[in-house]
Amino acid sequence: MSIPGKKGASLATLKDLSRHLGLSVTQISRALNGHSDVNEATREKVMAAARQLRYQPNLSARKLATGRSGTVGLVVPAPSHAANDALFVQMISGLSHNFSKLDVRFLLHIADERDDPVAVHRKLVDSAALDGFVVVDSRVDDPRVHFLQRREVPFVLHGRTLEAVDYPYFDIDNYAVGHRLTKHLTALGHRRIAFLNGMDGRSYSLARMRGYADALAAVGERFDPALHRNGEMRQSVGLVETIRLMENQTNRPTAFIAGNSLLAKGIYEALEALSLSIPGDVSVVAHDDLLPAPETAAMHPPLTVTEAALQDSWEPMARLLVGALEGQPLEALQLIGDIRFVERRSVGPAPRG
Amino acid sequence: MSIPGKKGASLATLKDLSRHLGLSVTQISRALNGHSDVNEATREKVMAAARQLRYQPNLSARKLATGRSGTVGLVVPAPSHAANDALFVQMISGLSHNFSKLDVRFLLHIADERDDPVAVHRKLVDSAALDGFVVVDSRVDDPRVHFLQRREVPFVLHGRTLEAVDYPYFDIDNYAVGHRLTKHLTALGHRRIAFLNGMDGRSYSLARMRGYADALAAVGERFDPALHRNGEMRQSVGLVETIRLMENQTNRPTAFIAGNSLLAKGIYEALEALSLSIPGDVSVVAHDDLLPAPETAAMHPPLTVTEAALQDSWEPMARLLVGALEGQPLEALQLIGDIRFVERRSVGPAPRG
DNA sequence: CCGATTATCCGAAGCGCTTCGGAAATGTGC
DNA sequence: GCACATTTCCGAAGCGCTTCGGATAATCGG
Repeated sequence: MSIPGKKGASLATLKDLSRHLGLSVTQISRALNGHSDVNEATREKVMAAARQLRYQPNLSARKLATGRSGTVGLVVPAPSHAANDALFVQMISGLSHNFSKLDVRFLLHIADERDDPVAVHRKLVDSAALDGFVVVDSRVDDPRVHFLQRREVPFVLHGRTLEAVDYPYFDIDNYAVGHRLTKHLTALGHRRIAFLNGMDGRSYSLARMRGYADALAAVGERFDPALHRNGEMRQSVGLVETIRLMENQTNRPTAFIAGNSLLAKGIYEALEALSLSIPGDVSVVAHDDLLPAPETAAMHPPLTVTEAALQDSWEPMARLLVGALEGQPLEALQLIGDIRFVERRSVGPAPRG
Repeated sequence: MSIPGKKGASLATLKDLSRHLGLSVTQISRALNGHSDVNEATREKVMAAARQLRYQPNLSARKLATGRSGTVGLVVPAPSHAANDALFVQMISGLSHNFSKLDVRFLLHIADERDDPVAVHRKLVDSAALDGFVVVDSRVDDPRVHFLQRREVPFVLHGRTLEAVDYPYFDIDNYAVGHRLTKHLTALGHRRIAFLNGMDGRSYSLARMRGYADALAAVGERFDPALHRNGEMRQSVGLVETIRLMENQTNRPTAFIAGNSLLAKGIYEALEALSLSIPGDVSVVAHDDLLPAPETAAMHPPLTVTEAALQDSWEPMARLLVGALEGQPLEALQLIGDIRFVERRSVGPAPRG
């Protein structure tokens, strides 16, 4: 491939523009970057010449001068299971697309399961390649967040680690999700309510569990660890956990809450296999991330859910990170997305014990 | 997020090491980069200090000095259909993972359908952010390739555009795929052989078609455009195209070749729906990329295929691109992966007309 | 008409790295 | 002991950009 270093049509630089226009490099730079002390007429000329010569600033040079490279990164493991592929694709596409709309480049690092996420971030930070990070799948006490905060590297978190936080994030009110779904069931008399929650240690799982526990407490019901399960949110998990929970003949749950629609699908499948009807024998509700499949409205019976499109996270995530890079105040960088409660046909009154 | 530009624990630079060791910056740089004119003892000391101070070269600075940033890019559209998600995830993961093993960063740009791929590449090239590109889904006359060649930007292509090419690529022998599968069928007396091929304009589709046409010609059969279809390689496409092809009562194909296993699945489904048996009434063969699903060995009947794991492309792709960046000779940068012919139970002799 | 403000502009330095050309120190042969 | 080669080191320049501080010219008030 050609002689290394010898570029074919070498790129236009500020110096080229300077020569071309008989202006100093300084003034060209200031003109292009919208500084105030440059005559409007010359700015026009500079802009025109820049377009004509196809000038693009050299990002490495700019990075060196300003400390900002215009590139952000995401470090994620590959999807653990094919069922999560769609989610992964949506996330990657959403982020890449929205960053490029903001003229920011998006660096993706698919991490090995084995290696320490903090080490990967550190390496990227130390090589000064990135201005900031997107952090997803947040943990209740997330080491990546600690690291980035300590090093004062901008980032935006998908989720939150605790209640009071001092970094940019986009999240939905997961406490409300857990609370709302539970309350909907308790209002109809349900007391033994199983909750197939998300992965252990994830902040959204914890928040939802708290909402669930508090809504139970409100009707005098104690949180029963035997009815709460953490795990991957896949259909097969919903299937086996439901069967396990229904095994117990003496004190079966009368209702299920699913962390997402895939789990709910598994619950439906299990109940069907056990010849239990929804909502006659068992009620089911779920949170729906509005992934392409499965569609909760098309299930039999249609599933009652709280819904919030995960897909809608990526635009704000990109916007918030760029805001952070631009030094916007923290208040403007913390966003909570809406959730909607959609009542359908999967819930009935608790059967009489 | 903090005062922009003011880094918390600011990174170690060559100057720091220089001060620390009482050596010139030059010598530190040469020591770290393995140049010959540095005493082994001092090199040791430098290495040790670098480790201790957690020195990481500033890639932007290096880029400015050498023209190489250690970052490569991929521009792709988002998967057009959920059926392709798995493939997409495999590709992205495989590339990212293999590049990071080679200590190269991987920039992903999910392109909008609407915007011109060449323009996107141009912008990335002009901003001097990338050393080279991975180019996938190659076309018979690929504008991206033309652009990159003209600008002398290193790249590696997945596939080939023509027979005689002068750039790095990884490909499989798609001509052989088409030829082998067809010949297997003609040897058993089949003459009316339908081919559900990949997307129009893709180089692999063309190569396979040529192999198919030549193998037909070898038994005196003319290529019949009515029996050859280009399209997306999805199950539903296989289904409808098969039904359409079998509609023609007078001159039905006695065998099908599928571009991949998804298409084959659709063919199976259609033939089953039409109450046609495999291989009694119709024979089927396919090329199998060994995607996680569907498994051609587990189909009923097990499918005769040529197989080549797409998954195995990404390691060589990464290696070849890095080789190109390092200026290795072209001969070392063109690789053709193996294909295996696996005979199973989906083919029988042509039924007597 | 003059000193002071304002609008435009520019030179030079510096970001962290590599590399060219040469300098200093060490070793070699006779 | 000297001319020479070899080994090991260093200063300075430069990659393309931003920015600080100051320069120049135009404008203004009185």
